[in-house]
Amino acid sequence: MAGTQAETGLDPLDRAILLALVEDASTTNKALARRLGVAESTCAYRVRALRRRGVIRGATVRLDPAALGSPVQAMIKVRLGSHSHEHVNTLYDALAAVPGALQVFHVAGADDFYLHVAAADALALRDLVLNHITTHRVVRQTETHLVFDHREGAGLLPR
Amino acid sequence: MAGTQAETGLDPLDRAILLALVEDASTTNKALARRLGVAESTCAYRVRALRRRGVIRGATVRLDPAALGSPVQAMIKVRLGSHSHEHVNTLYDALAAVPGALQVFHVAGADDFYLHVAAADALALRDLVLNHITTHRVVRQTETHLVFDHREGAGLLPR
DNA sequence: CTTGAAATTGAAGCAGG
DNA sequence: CCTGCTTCAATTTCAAG
Repeated sequence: MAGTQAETGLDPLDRAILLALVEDASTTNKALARRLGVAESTCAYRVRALRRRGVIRGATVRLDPAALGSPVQAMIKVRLGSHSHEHVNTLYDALAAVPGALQVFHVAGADDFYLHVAAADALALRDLVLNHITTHRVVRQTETHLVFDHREGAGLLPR
Repeated sequence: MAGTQAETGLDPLDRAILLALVEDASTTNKALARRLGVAESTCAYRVRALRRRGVIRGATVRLDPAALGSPVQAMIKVRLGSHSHEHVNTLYDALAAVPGALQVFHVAGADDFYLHVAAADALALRDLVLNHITTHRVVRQTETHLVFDHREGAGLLPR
């Protein structure tokens, strides 16, 4: 079974802490401790341990792309002509640096990269592809799919 | 031009705050104010305003899927047989609820959904597809692509 | 919108169980 | 590994520029 305590070293308290922090990372340690029924110092100790062990990699704020002027999202499949290690890594870096790039997936299959982007409108999306992706010689083909909607999933802390 | 102050109502201070909080949401308000050269109360006021206006949707912790026992990631393309509003919405909900589902994209094109998942190993991935995706009658076809690597992009707050 | 100072609240350190 | 207590630091509030 995946994600058990034996395999991950996470007990139910750790999981409850992670669940709460994924939902709202700005929960105070005090509130967290009270909700989970442990001492504040215990709760703080656990959170620090989770960070130290690398389970928690950091904290971010979730932004609304539309509120930032980019209400249009797309998934752009990028196919390469050459798959030399150097070409792949160079393009990977270039894709991650594209203005409006939200995430980049390096995947197996006919397409090499999936680039999730946000842009102001369809025209800006076209310009993004023409100015930052197809300009790379190693790119053989791109395919842009409009993203109607995007959700977070249940994640790895079921229950 | 996308993302200008006129269009988004965000001045340079707002952008600097967002940039800092995206990088590390656990930055204290005090440190943030000092770094940006404004009063603590001003900084706190701006952050509250950004939350109220919906630019900041919330805060989360970044977890390491591998540390949670799921080092294998995949992108699963899901194609439907019927595209009635009801079928699409029902499946959307079902995909988001799949254990290990990190994100779901509802996209335009031949494939209807891209499901980004994490699993313990290849076998768990197979079981995930067979038990939670192809079991839905409306699913006509799936295509699972291993995710070699996954990065965050430059985002919407260019320098 | 911004500010500084007061008042409240939360976090960190530590010795003991 | 967990806890309560003390000390220290951060956040919130607010009247005023």
